[in-house]
Amino acid sequence: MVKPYNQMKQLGDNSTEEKILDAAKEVFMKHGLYGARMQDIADTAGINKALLHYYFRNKEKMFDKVFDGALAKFFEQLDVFSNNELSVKKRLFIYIDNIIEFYAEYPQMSMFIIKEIGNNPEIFKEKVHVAKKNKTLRLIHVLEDGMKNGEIKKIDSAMFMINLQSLCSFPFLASPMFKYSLKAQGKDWEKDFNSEKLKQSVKNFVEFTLGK
Amino acid sequence: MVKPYNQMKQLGDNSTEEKILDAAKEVFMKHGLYGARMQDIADTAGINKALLHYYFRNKEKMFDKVFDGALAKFFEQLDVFSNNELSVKKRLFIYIDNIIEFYAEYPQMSMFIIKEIGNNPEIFKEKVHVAKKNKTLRLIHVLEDGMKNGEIKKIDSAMFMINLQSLCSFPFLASPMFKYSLKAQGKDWEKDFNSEKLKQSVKNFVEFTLGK
DNA sequence: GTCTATACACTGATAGAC
DNA sequence: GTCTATCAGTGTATAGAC
Repeated sequence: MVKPYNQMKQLGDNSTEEKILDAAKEVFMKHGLYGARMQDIADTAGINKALLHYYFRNKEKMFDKVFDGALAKFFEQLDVFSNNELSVKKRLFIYIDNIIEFYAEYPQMSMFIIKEIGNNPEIFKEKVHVAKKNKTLRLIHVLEDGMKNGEIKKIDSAMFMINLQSLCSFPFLASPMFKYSLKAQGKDWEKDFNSEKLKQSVKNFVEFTLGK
Repeated sequence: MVKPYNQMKQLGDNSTEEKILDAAKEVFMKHGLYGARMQDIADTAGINKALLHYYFRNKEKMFDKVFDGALAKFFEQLDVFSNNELSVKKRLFIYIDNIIEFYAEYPQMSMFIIKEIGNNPEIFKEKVHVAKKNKTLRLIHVLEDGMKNGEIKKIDSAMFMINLQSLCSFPFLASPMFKYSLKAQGKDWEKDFNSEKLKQSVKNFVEFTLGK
């Protein structure tokens, strides 16, 4: 605070706390709570290990901060379904655009969330409960209303949701695998895959499944 | 070997080595090489920690055994594409049946493989190279041949493969998440999802995408 | 606020009795 | 082959100087 100069640090606008959180996000997403190392986080943030404990008492509290942030952003994407002025399909298209851009920015987020949910179901249960209260996340209810008033075809709404999530998140999650398996078949991931192509592909799936 | 009795062990037909490998598979799949604990593996196998080192020198060698087995089973599913006597679509349908049954049995396998590939790209590169040599994995080439002779519609083969993999593996990988997000919306994962439903759903996608 | 030094628990690995 | 005991290395966390 009282430092008159700013040597050795390239990012003067980032506070130490923010740098730590960014580093923690990166490392926790890669290795999870269990596998992440405090030294790794400190190195990534470019600061000392002891400072981690100064800002966030201990490892678990630091992890909670990161996990809460990730989960909040994840649920935020579902807000669009509360907008009853748009058609069901329009809302789905907006959701597809948003969630794919979200995953493009945080490719490991879905794996991170899935993994930590699997390790700690009780914690997630409670957090979902809060998110549900505040945001009324209801993809499935929107679909079922749309089926009742004939706006879309009659489908298995749960399976549709599962398919939709699969198409949108898996490519980012599995990119290291696709990179190599495409290369082995004479294709190039960086060339053959991008977010816009994926968006179009998922929208085709929606059009086909829900009807014109 | 010279033990005349078999107290305390419920599975007499399983050798210690197999019990360790089963336990190791379970723990490594959950936590990865990094996060897995030898004590955890020993407890799961119901034996002592020292025995792990007796059978498999060290942690990494044990992990390699598990990872190699997983990868081999994974690539095995691609064999069907080498059978040129079947139509493209028939081969795809068989693949879908097989890979979904495979994931149903090893739900965490795809996450395990993806994660470890991400952590150790060089190792995977080499293993894929071997698998490629022995098994001629060519989903994409099969598709492109089918397009040339008019058997299927002209499509983006790389994106099709990505979509297909997404639909088949993500539901198993993300089941902890789906379990809670479905429950929050008044649905029940155990009731609304099963392998047969998923197979049909993916086949519908294939029919739609490749044409009748 | 940030660092160094260090306490203390845990983890992978080995030695040696049986 | 399987166990107990134990070591060296690493990990989280804290104390204290600046």
